[in-house]
Amino acid sequence: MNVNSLIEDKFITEKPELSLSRRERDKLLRRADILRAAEHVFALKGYYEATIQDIAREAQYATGTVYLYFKDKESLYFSLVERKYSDLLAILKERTSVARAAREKLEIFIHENLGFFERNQDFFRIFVSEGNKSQALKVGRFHKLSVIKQHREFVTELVKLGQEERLIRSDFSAKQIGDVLIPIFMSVVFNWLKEESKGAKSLSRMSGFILDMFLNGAGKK
Amino acid sequence: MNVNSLIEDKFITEKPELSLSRRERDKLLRRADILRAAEHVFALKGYYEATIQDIAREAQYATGTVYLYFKDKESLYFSLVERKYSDLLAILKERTSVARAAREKLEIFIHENLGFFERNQDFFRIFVSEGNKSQALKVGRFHKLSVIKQHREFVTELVKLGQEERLIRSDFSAKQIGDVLIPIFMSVVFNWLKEESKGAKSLSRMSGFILDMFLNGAGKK
DNA sequence: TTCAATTATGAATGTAAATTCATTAATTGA
DNA sequence: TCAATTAATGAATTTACATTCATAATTGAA
Repeated sequence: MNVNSLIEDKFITEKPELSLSRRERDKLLRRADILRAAEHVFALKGYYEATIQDIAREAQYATGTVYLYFKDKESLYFSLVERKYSDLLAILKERTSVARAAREKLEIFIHENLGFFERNQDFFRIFVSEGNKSQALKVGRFHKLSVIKQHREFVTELVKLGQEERLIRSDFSAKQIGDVLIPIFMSVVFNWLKEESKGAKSLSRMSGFILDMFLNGAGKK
Repeated sequence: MNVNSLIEDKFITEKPELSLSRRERDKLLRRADILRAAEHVFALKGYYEATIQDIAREAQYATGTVYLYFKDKESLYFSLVERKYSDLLAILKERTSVARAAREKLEIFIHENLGFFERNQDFFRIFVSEGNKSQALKVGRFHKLSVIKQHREFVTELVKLGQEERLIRSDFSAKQIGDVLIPIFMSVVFNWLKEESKGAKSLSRMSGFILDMFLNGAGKK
């Protein structure tokens, strides 16, 4: 996606001045290799049916090597989720910041978010098609992931702004309303992912539908 | 829930005149015992972490006994899903049929659906919180389950009726619009399931919010 | 009461992966 | 060039269940 995806964010972005030793850098690159492979395999098989061997093979490493870079399967998976969402958040923050009005911010938000899903459809297929769920899955922990909370909060803030500008009704809380936008959004993505006809229509074309539905509802005017 | 939940639907409802031998009836009751236990355990642990032993223990049977009544873990799980949804569908069909106008049908639909979720929250927690998903999970097959298709179709029909009555806009297809109602709905359920504060507010109180949001959207009038 | 048929039991079996670790290879700096 | 350090390997170990099955208990018809 972007450079931050290739190399561990925190190192690159937090301390860009301290350039790492080649060794360290190589290590991060190898880690990134494995993450890349994991992304692919998880997307293909889902969390439970993806095996560490699959991932290792895909990354052209031996099984054990994966454990040199990640504590276990679960933390490998979560590293992935965190990275994806933090990329997404970064994009959303950057792009929406160019707009002033809430309506425009919303448009950009929806559009960029869809675009990101479209570009990362393999990855999000796991989410949408398997698991933003489970408890067992540990995925209950999903919702506790700070990046995911942040995404939700971001939406809440947008709605709040919309309320201040009297674009959005205020008889319900921003959080409550935001929690309606996200699933409308997700359902469109979800249905899009299911369709074979994907080649034809682009996901980001659906922006208008989502915003319209969100703001105006299904009722006839 | 209802009697049909206790004893296998098809036997009871399809041939009520042929009363089964006690043996047969007992068998169905034992099967139902296991289903009941499975429902509880799956709800608690999710599909993957629920073990057959857990279920057997809960039902006060030995492990192997479960296999006398169900082919394997997966089919046990699907039996559950099918039964729940067919109960739900039956209720929805019956209750909405008393109304004539689309708007009223919609109200009833939402209200009854929420009520059902509320009464069956343990079960739906799996769905909502883990998995109407996965590929691996076989749960990809979820969406192919006839009961789930039927539920979706039911919503589409309601929307279609609404369009005919000019309650609902017609610039998008009934299916597309129906696919927005369901997730709005699910998100409310989902958020409700997460809250600790559940004791206080009843889920079915949320009916108004859902219908309002669905028909009027979040935009200020 | 008896015995065949039906059910239930839970230990044993099989399988599939996750994880570990002794061994080998590669890299580094002197 | 040569230890010494670091990394990679993949076979062996462990774990965790699902599923089976020989055995025991229960049932009911005669």
